[in-house]
Amino acid sequence: MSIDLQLAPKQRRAPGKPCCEPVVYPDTERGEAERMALVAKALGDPIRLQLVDVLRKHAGKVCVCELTPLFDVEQPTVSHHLKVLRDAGVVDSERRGIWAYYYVVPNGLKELSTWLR
Amino acid sequence: MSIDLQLAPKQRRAPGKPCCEPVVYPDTERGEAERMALVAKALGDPIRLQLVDVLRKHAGKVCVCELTPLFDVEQPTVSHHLKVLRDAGVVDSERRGIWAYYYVVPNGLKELSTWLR
DNA sequence: GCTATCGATTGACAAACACCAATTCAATTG
DNA sequence: CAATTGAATTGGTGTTTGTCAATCGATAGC
Repeated sequence: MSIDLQLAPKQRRAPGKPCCEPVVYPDTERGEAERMALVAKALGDPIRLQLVDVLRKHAGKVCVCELTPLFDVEQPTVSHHLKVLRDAGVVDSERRGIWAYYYVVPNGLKELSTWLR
Repeated sequence: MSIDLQLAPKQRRAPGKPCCEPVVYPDTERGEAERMALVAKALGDPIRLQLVDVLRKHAGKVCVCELTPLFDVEQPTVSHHLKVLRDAGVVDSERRGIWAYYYVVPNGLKELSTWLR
């Protein structure tokens, strides 16, 4: 993160001149912002946020068959939301026979959480 | 938040029976999830996340004309992103003459931040 | 009043998204 | 093997999103 920026006191400049000097863009931190935005985006849906909430409350692993009936959407939709969360590194899953168990990845939310203070 | 959920140990049930008892869905917390998801969604874009980052680092108010050159998009796009953040209650703005100054709303990120622990 | 500038708004477009019905895959039981 | 079940995938649809060019409203200086 950290974008450098000098906060010049604003005042009318000569016509033709731009209002402020162009500030160099440090894309060093672009990757960090993109990672955190990906996680935030994954949490940016009420169902996904509640899925994560349930998984976090139960420190163990939770069967998809227990998650599905919690929401007013069909099973493929829940499966889709879980995939989004998995792709964002927030949760992961494990198969046990016929069932799939999901759990929160230990540090999946850490970077964003820390940034948010 | 808090979705109640009994974690029954999984085992094969008789054919024809569903895998688990239907769990009542407590939509009491639906609003909370929707509010937080809205904020998370607003942070779910790298540019918006960096906009918030810049505004947070400078505790004061920052002119749009200083924010725009920081990103590789045109002015209307930055304006659009700022509107998304304002609609989510994350930032607010104030006009001073020709300029618009943006700042982070004190508790705009609090609920999500707390939930993320 | 005329002109230039900051920033918001509008309209358009392609890409991404949420959702479902239908299907497929994997594993388990009879 | 055949039937059944949990969960992922596919294909489709309607909606939302990110972006820009063009325009507009407001303010300030000439």
